[in-house]
Amino acid sequence: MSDPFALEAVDVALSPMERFEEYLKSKGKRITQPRRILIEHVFSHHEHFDADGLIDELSHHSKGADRVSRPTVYRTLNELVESGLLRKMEIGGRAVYEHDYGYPDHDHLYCTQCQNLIEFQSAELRELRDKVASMHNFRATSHRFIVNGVCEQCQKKTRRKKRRVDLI
Amino acid sequence: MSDPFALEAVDVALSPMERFEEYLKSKGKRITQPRRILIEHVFSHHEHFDADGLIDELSHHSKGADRVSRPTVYRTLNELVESGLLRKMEIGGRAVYEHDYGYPDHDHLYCTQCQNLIEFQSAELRELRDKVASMHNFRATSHRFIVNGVCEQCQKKTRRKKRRVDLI
DNA sequence: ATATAAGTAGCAACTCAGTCTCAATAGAGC
DNA sequence: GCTCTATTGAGACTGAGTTGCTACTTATAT
Ligand SMILES: [Mn+2]
Ligand SMILES: [Mn+2]
Ligand SMILES: [Zn+2]
Ligand SMILES: [Zn+2]
Repeated sequence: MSDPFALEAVDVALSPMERFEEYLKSKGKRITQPRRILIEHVFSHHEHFDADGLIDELSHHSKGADRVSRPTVYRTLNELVESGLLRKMEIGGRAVYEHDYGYPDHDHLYCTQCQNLIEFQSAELRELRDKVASMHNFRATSHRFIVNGVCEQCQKKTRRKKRRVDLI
Repeated sequence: MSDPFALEAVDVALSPMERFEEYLKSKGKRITQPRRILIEHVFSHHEHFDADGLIDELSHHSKGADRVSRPTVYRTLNELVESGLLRKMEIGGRAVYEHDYGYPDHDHLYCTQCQNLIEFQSAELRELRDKVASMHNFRATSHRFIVNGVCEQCQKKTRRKKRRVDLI
């Protein structure tokens, strides 16, 4: 059941919280309760998530002390991207976030049926990118590569459905 | 002054208008004046454009006969994508369109300073994509690869500015 | 050509993600 | 603790894109 393609975390000197505090100080910003709550929540596990999910978890249903408002969720997400802790990508017109700090560079296969993002690493892709960039005297700083299609499970489901229909 | 990397058009049997008419008929849809105006306008030259630009050109400033309303611009853009005439991509949270029918597959370098999109073709990229997909038993149907960075002209501009500052 | 049926255009109202304003609050440093 | 300033949260706002509705086209059949 274990995923043979799962990516391994990268060793980093500072915890995400510590890195964020460093960033905030460098900008004359303050280490506040809402920022602490949000970063704690976000870095408790690796996954792809959006602002809406965080708002649900931290703003609506959450009561009392660990509550963070909608504007603050958005503001803090921007800071986390700005500070290099999170990476942002746009999928289907909506912003999706994931860990950047402490997590290896990778790209994604996007299943258009189940909306799952499958991660993969490719050194070749990076080389190709840099080659193309240098051919155009372009100074590349980052990239987004998303392959759209249908994942293994969804292919199986579809085939099963088809077979069932064929019987009629 | 001519771009050595410029992509060449692909030969196609039907004009975009004819292909669109074919698509519309197959869907029981009608060949209306607004749809004709819009597709005529869009396929008069190859460039990257957004809904807002079209609305400006066809809805606001345009008067009388060749006017198309905002909802119809959006509706028709969706049909053009659906029919395979246009390709849609999201850049910086907004939808950008370009010719798909009669134009070769390619990807983009995106200059974050002047917002220019530079096109390039790479057979290797396609191979790499299919290789990765098959490794994950993923059925790839399309992809979006955008390299962010700074284009040649913008690098020159920045260097000039830097030099000027150094003199102070 | 005329009638008829169905799809479509345009308007205005709406949705949804994300941002902004501003008064009240809470960090940081002394 | 006191002061100064950044930040929060509520709600208003924005901008891209969509939708409900009615009047109008378009396609097709007399
Ligand atoms: Mn990922
Ligand atoms: Mn292009
Ligand atoms: Zn799937
Ligand atoms: Zn540029």
